[in-house]
Amino acid sequence: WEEERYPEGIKWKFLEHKGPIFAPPYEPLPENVKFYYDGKVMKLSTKAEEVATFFAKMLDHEYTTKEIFRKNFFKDWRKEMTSEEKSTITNLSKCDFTHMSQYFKAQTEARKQMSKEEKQKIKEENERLLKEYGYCVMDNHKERIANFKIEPPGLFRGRGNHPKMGMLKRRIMPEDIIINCSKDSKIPAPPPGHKWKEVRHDNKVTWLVSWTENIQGSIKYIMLNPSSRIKGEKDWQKYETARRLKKCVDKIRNQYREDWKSKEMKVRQRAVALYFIDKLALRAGNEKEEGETADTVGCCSLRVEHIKLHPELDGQEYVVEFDFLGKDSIRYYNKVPVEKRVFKNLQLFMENKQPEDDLFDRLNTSILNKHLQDLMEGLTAKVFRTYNASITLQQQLKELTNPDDNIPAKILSYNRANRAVAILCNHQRAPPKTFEKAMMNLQSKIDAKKEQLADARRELKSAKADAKVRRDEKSKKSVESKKKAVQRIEEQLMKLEVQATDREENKQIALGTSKLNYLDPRISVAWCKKWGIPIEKIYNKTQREKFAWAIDMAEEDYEF
DNA sequence: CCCAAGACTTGGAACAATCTTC
DNA sequence: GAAGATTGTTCCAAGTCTTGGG
Repeated sequence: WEEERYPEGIKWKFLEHKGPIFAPPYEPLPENVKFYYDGKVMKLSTKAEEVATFFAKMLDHEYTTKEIFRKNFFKDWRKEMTSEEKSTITNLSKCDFTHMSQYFKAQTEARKQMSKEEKQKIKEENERLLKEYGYCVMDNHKERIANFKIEPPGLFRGRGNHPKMGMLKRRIMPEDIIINCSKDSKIPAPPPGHKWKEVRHDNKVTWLVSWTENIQGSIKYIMLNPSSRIKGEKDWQKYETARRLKKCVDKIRNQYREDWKSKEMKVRQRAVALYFIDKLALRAGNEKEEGETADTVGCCSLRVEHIKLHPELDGQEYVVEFDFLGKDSIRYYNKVPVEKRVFKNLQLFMENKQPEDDLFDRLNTSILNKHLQDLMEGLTAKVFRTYNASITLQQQLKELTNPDDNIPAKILSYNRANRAVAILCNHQRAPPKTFEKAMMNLQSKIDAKKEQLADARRELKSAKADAKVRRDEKSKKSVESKKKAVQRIEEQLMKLEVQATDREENKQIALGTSKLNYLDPRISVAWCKKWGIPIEKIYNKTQREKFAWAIDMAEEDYEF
């Protein structure tokens, strides 16, 4: 896909697609499924019923017990009610959705119990839709579209403590949709009886369809799949920028260390923030509108209350204790020894401030990024995350890979290197619900395997003894086969043990995000080539499609 | 310069498909 | 061949950074 270069800002010359798929229309509940208000059956209007089903479907979720969720939901629900409904239904606590909820559970169950043929039919229908709407033509290529289905209406579920949780996410209609395609393409037809909000031909952007969502008022897009030329090329560029940073990172580090001593407060704050971004892989931390989203922060938006200074802690000097909620309300907790100058600066920044005051009051992401732009073209805060993630992977792979290991052990090393990056980037997950049980199962498997091994060894021993006495071909052969059996079981045991270690270490760590977004895939491809590891062991099908450019490009000796 | 809008990347969880085990 | 475990896919929210207009 590296055929022609477009002039600055032009993303394509030809773009043709079929438009989006809309959410299926609401199907009213059967007559026998009842809603109760204050203990009495109540028949709801279609619109009110639809919104009620959104709530009923979430009844088992903790969300529906939360004050804010209930308040937001009830407010938006009432907007959909008829005036009679509005005057009757005045208290959410008197609403009984359990019958509706049971009905949906039964439906889910029924779907699971469907016959093979029925399931096959649904699958075929999905494939047909994918074939028709899932692809577009961009310039000379047929490309997969990422999200060609419009999000269905429902209740908004923010993450963490979101002030808007429970609000009604309205149904998107063709009249909300902006279509983007080229003039000379076949323009997608709106559903019968409808029209698009707008059809435009903007080849300076990559999206095919957009609409404005009603919760935050932000724009949503339909774009291409990661396997597409346009995404792949951008991804490649991202890593090339990070590699350019590698060349000048020492200089930049020296620079910000100098700046810790600056007379100007703004420069000092910038230098300390950059130190954190570099050392701890923190995100930039843009300002957010208060009350519109969950209260989370990144580096530039850290507040005094998010750090504690310890002149000495556990035998270490100048320790900064971080405790804040980052993106997606994931907690960042870390105790980091820092250089004395950084520590002194932090003390200075915190002087005469309230806990809720900004730590870096003279700094924001735009100031920081402008500075970075001067240090290196294309440099922004997030490049440090990419750079540090990728360089860490490369180092860790070098350090951890043992040439004598077999393939499973080498893959464990790979996962450990990946894990080091995930820890750096603070990619956490909730421990899987079945984690403990799965762990125990695996342990009993290991125990069983150990016993099997002991048995096999005993048998080998007696076969050897037997062979010594008999000295015939048959017993010799028996020894050989017993030896092989022992070896095989040893290998199986080792594999299980490796698996157990890997899983235990991975309990609360999410590897996916770093693998997909931060690690230069060429490092992994080169590592696979070097050690003869099949690429499928590292990347599944989707990942191989996304990283096709890297698999194509990288040789064994690739250096990030 | 500031701000809001816009475009695009990054994020964990839910859900679905597939594999393993009994 | 059903149930449970595991892996892959989809979903859509939540960030980053750029752009354009005052």
